Amino acid sequence: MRLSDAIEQFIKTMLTQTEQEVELKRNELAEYFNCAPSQINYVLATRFTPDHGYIIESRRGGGGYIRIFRMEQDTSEQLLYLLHERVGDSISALEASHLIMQLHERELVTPGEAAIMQAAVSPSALSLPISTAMKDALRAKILKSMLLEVARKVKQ
Amino acid sequence: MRLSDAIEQFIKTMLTQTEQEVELKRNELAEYFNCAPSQINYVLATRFTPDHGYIIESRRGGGGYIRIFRMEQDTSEQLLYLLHERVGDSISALEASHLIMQLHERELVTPGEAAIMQAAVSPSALSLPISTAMKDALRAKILKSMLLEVARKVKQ
DNA sequence: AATACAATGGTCAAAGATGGTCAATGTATC
DNA sequence: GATACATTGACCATCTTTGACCATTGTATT
Repeated sequence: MRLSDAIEQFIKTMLTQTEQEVELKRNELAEYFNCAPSQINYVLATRFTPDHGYIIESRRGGGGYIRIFRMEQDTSEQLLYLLHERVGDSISALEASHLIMQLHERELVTPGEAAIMQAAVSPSALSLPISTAMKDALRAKILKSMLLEVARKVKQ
Repeated sequence: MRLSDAIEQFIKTMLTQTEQEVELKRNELAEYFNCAPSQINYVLATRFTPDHGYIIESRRGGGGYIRIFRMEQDTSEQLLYLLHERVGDSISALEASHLIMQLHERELVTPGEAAIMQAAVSPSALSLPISTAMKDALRAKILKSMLLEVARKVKQ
């Protein structure tokens, strides 16, 4: 069996029905599997992305860690759809606004959160001397970043 | 748990709703935690700055001390200050992050709202091929836009 | 008063402890 | 053999902890 598959299984075993979050130390895990620490990053990058329904959070330095959160299935599907099909690499102000309204309607965010999201991607927030295309690309990045955060909260 | 986190918690426990000020002896605290005295300075410098909403006052020599005050400002005053003095036309990622944390600590925003705000101004959300100065300016716009939304809600 | 000494706290650079990135290389699959 | 996937290692970034040396203030001695 491939090393990467073994590491993937190991992590997924820790993420059970009840445990939707796991914290690990990169170096410890690497030592346990007797591989390069960067191998852990490879596994995370190829099997624990938002696309797969996971959110990663980490911290360097003494007492550093890597935390993996598993998104709820229906939530993750909804958000992945939003992330890929509707946001993509570029999104207009109007489309973004509609999308945020729908998040609210589906109760994935509170009214207050929706209002803040609207404010963050509003035309006035992004009034810069750049092309509309650049703005749409920027808006997509900001929106996706916020959506990932929403996803992280929903599972908790 | 990290030493620095433990010391941070220790101090924050002393700063309760009623106790907005605490006085401590650097050497005593260091001995209590069995660490280098300068570790106390590190904690203060990274977790009790004005950005975090604290003011430090200290005195050397015999009977020396370190006093920590938690800033207390009324809501509208606070938001105007944040909007104009602290954000301005440009703000770094770190400063923005501290500001949002403070909003959360003062309960002007919910944890979910704070997380979304953090996501909106995070380095990854603004990873564009533009200069740092441009990013800081953009971040300021986005943050101010969101703060206006928060202020609108608080007033109601 | 002036001086010495003790008692504090402050600074800063180095070392330690983690995790991240990326390009080179190896391996399996078509 | 070409292509995609896996593995490694060198180098980088960030956060924490410590220690040597410095600055300030209070107190005891002259």
